[in-house]
Amino acid sequence: MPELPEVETTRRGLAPHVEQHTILDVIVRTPSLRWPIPPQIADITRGQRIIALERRAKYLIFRLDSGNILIHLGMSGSLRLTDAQTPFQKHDHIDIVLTNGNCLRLRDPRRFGALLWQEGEAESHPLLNRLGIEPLAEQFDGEILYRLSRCHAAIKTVLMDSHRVVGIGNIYANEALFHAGIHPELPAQNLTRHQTDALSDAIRHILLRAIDAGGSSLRDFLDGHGNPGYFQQQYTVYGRSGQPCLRCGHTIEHLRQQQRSSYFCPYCQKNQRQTK
DNA sequence: AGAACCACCTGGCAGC
DNA sequence: TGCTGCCAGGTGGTTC
Repeated sequence: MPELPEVETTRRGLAPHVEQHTILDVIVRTPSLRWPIPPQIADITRGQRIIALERRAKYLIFRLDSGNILIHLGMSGSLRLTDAQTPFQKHDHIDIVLTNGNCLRLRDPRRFGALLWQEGEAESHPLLNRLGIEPLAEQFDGEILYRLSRCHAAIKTVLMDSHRVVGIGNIYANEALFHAGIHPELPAQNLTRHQTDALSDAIRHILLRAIDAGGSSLRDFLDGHGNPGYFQQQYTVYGRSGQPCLRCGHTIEHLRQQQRSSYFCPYCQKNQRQTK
């Protein structure tokens, strides 16, 4: 599930239970997810205090005394609070056990996630130091998005390119384009400044609303059982092909871009390839 | 340099 | 019931 709002919801749910606490052990049951788990991760981090739990793009950053544990949840990962006595289940790959009895358990059926170690500054990690702008940063606005959009690629592709803007996955790219009334195949360089204003507003609005909705399920993190507690968002276009547009009633259509599903309303988002 | 495609992996579901 | 094939929220690396 994890797009930016889910990762941020996870961060907010976990932070009060891990910050200022000390790592007792790291138990690695699966030696490699997307990349190998650093073999010495337990020895390196044991006894270190978690100074802060932060987020950059979709990476969770556990800032320790001497470096950082970076966790990416991939397509199917979740990180939940439990205790070390709770039996692990299938796909529970890694436990971060704290001296206060809490245990952070990383579950990831598809194993597209990652756990990495970076000494010193987290941002110096090669996977982090070329990331684009945070869409919830104050500087993110229509002008920046306009500049990032000066290329031939489709606007949806640009939104999902983490070297330009981070954190916008397939679902929220679809939703934001619908709300801004922009066809997903429109070449990015064709967007007007007016459209990038509308689109940056839509992105910010949708992400913030999703984070608010995710916050309501935080109790599930504390219970430590059942589902991870990601909210079930009611999407406006995503996954609704064949159904009526909630704004105008026209039938939502589906297409594939970059091997990913796009959904759009042919009436509300009719500005397809307008200058070609 | 930029864009398109592939790869990684498991689970769930539709269709037969 | 059980098999097959397809689809899924990400993203770095390869190829063109």
